Amino acid sequence: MSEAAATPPASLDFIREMIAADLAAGRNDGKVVTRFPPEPNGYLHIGHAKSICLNFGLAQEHAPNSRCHLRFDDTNPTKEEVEYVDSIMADVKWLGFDWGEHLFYASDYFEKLYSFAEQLITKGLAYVDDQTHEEMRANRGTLTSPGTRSAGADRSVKENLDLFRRMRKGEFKEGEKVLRAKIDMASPNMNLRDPALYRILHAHHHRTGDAWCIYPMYDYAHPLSDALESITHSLCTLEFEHHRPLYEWLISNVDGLPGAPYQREFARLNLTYTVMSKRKLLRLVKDDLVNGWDDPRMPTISGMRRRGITAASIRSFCKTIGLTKFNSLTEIALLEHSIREDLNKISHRAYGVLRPIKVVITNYPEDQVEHFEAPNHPEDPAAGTRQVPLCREIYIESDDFMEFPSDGFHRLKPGGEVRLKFAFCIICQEIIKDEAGNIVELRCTYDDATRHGKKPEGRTKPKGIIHWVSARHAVDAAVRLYDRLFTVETPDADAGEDGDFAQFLNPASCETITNAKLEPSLKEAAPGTHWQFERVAYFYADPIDSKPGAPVFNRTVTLKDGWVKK
RNA sequence: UGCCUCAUGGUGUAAUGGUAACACAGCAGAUUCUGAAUCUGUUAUUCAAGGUUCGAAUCCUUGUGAGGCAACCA
Repeated sequence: MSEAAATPPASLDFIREMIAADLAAGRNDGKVVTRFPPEPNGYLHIGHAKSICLNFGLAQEHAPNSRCHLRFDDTNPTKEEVEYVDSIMADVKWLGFDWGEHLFYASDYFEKLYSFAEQLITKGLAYVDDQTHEEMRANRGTLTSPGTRSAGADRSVKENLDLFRRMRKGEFKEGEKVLRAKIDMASPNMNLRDPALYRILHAHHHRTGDAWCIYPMYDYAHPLSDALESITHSLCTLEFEHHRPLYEWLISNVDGLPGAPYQREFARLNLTYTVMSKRKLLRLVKDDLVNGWDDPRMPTISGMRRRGITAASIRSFCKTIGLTKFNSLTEIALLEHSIREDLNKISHRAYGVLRPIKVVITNYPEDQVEHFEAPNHPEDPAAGTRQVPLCREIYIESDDFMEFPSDGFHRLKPGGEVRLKFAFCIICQEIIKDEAGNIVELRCTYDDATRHGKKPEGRTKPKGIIHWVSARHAVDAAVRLYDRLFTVETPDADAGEDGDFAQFLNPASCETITNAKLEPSLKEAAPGTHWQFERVAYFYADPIDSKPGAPVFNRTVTLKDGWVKK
């Protein structure tokens, strides 16, 4: 864990201020106990990372008296799978956080939660309702008119208890009965209009198997699970704001709870050119619009990891975006900045030509090979150097040559001179084209006096410095160029209520280049390593598709391009 | 035609009644064997109208705009 991640931001956000006030007032024995409570019904995404960094970050900031629990909110067996449990744990760990002993499942509390429900029934605060789903909805009222209480609400405690026990025994079909809290059918907050606490689900649960056929609702299970774990601060996103009174109702009406947590809400992350809801991400996966949850174009943690984005840059991004109640839309550029900042520090440099044109250095001896020493990192001598071979024929990037150069273009052009980085300067003498008029080869001459950055007296230094790969030594490799998944900033909003966000999928979001020419040292690039192909982009040796001696590279993010074509 | 929450440059945030600041993006320059990085400079901000106050981004009122709420989802 980096030190940076454990350091709170310079100025406190509203959550940290509240916690500081609690600490100052001596509440909770000076402890901060948080939790990250995903439902295992999908893969974690960058939005979850915000919550993970907050909750685990808080525990780190208040170490050693504090902790953060990982709790699976597995109260709906129809949507949850073990695959998701496993991926969530892997992602949280990869992000650099550790729940230690504190791994929990809401399903571990089913028995306790059940007894709390009997307690509420006994107190006259909950009842079994046998209205149909439709009747319940109709009787709940609307946003502007109060609801009406079901006749069943007047049943005796004894009768309710009996019915609830029979629900548990499996005497009823799904939808036949539901346990409801008795609160206020006229509340302006719809969540308080006798919310459902338990429903019947004859479903197999990934952990409890067939032990239960009634399952607690989120609104019921969540506050009580928090309390059972002695959570002090239950932090969630804004859409749960109206659930807070219900959360508090449960905490204050259930006796025998070890803790008294409170809930606070913050704005979820929205990123341009991205969709974030699990439902939509699931759709992308199920409809094969992407290659699975870990497709490098996905905003999932696993997708970002596979793209080559580091955990450190995700953490640093989460720090930059801050924490407020404002419903913001963060530019993807902010994320890219965090990624480049980290990758610039850790990536070794190498030469890779994505779209090659052949250059023949006509005055270079046919059978000669020489090696040039190149530093692996321009700002870190400790990274060492490597030898890059060169011979008479090389490849350069086709973008680095313009037959009819635009203003300000200072790479290779007819009659013009550029430096081959770390080698020498060449001058373009001739363009060879095929019958269709496509440029197939460039004939250049080199100047021996310009080796190793030298500039002969009286000569102007060429502004252009380009990368190159020796043709005889080049390694052919597959390189995937990833771009944003969507063509519009807000695919959700642009699609509207009935529209389909998938219409905005970027058809060019993944381009695979099979014949990129790489310098030979890249042949042995270990899967899972980060590289900067100089002047091109940051790349990641794909940990799954790379084979020994045949790496496959994913473009993580391009380098900033300060040259605006005139 | 309800209730709740929110509103600071293009974007994200800070300023907690006392000089509106930081980062990203943009632009300009320096530097550079990466048109990168680095460094310097720079453009641009308090939703509106009233009120309280010596003084308001901050407190109050009203308005406007945005988001959320009527699963036996979480």
